[in-house]
Amino acid sequence: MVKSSKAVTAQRREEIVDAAAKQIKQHGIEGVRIPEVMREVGMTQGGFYRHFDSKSDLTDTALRHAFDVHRGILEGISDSRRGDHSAAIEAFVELYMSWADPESLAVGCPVSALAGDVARAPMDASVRGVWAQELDRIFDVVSVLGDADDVDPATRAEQRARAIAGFATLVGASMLARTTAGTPLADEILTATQNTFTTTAP
Amino acid sequence: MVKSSKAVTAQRREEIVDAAAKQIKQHGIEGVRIPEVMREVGMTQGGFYRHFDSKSDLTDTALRHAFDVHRGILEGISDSRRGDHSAAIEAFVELYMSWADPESLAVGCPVSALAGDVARAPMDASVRGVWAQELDRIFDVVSVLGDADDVDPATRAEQRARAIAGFATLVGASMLARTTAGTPLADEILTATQNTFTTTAP
DNA sequence: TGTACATCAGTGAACGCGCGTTCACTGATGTAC
DNA sequence: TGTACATCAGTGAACGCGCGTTCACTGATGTAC
Repeated sequence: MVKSSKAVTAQRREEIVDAAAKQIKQHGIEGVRIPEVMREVGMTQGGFYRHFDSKSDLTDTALRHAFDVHRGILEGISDSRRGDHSAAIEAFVELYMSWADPESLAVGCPVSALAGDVARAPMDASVRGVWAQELDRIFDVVSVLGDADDVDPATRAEQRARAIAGFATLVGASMLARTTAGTPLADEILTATQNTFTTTAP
Repeated sequence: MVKSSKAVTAQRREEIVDAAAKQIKQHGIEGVRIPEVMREVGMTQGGFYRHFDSKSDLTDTALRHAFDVHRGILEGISDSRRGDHSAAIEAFVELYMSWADPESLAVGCPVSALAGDVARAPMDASVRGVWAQELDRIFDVVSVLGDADDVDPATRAEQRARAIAGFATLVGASMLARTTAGTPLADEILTATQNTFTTTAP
């Protein structure tokens, strides 16, 4: 088979993006390898450029996809605790903490997996635009986690500020625990952080 | 000049480590380039292996050096506020926040610069051993920031837990601000995080 | 103190390797009639 | 509905590039006498 039908081609593209999204969270933005991605979907590297203009075209797309998947998880939490913001936040914190080991890189949050890479990306790199937009959407989703539709603007603004600060803590703690996995420090970090969440809650 | 004296050679080694420490924080653990490091100290890449066994020998050494420098800064804060833990912590938070932009990568904290890389390093990579040891020392220093010598063990343990949780927040916020530099999100992240530090303080 | 010689820091070219990307080619797909 | 042909997804080999590392060589340094 040398040329595939349009349906098969579109599906192949999805598979490439899926594979790249897994690799980008596991190995970083620069760590994605086109030959490896193509091998994973059963193709040769030459075919890559029928689907994407360049490697950064792929990594931008893969990053968006990773955020889409992650937002889907958050919205699942939100839907199942509708009407109880605190409970939804609590469930989110618990889930996030469960990803605080290196084995969860590929399944966990793209923010903790890739913040270090984006932080050092050139200011004019396209990944920064994608990232800022997606992170803003994540903050929005976390802000209203479990909320019903009738939250007033003042509360919403306050919740957003709290969501951002709390999210930063989760990202930091999760990353530090990953760096120290297998040592006593990892547990110490998670325990110390957990306590700030449980004691800060009203 | 083909062979240098022992004194010159030792100084050259220091220069190489200095240059690598700057590069490792700027470009990441994998982002250090031996030809670039050697060019920066005015040598050719061939001479590198008279000083180090391998690239990871250099990056481990450079990481240790970066932590040494950072600890020196923290101890400076500690000494100048001896006897006032809260004031020292406050000064530390302020300093840390001042590094929350991509331009400060090379001068700022090695933890926020490199946590993402170490998180995905193989479990048997030597960098993990260096990192865990150095991070533990940082936690120790931050725990007793500004303390006099006579802090009782219970208070010390409590301070360490608070230091770790607070440090995780600073790392997360600093990294997220760096990823969104030049967008309104960066300020939003820093402001939201600052507030948790000022309102949490007793 | 002088001399002969071994050591070894540094040079510069070369190596193999994996990468991102290109390209001539193939042949099934999809379209025009 | 059938046929002729243009399109284009995918192959597989090739490209230039920068990397980490090696190596033969140089000649000043440091040491033994």
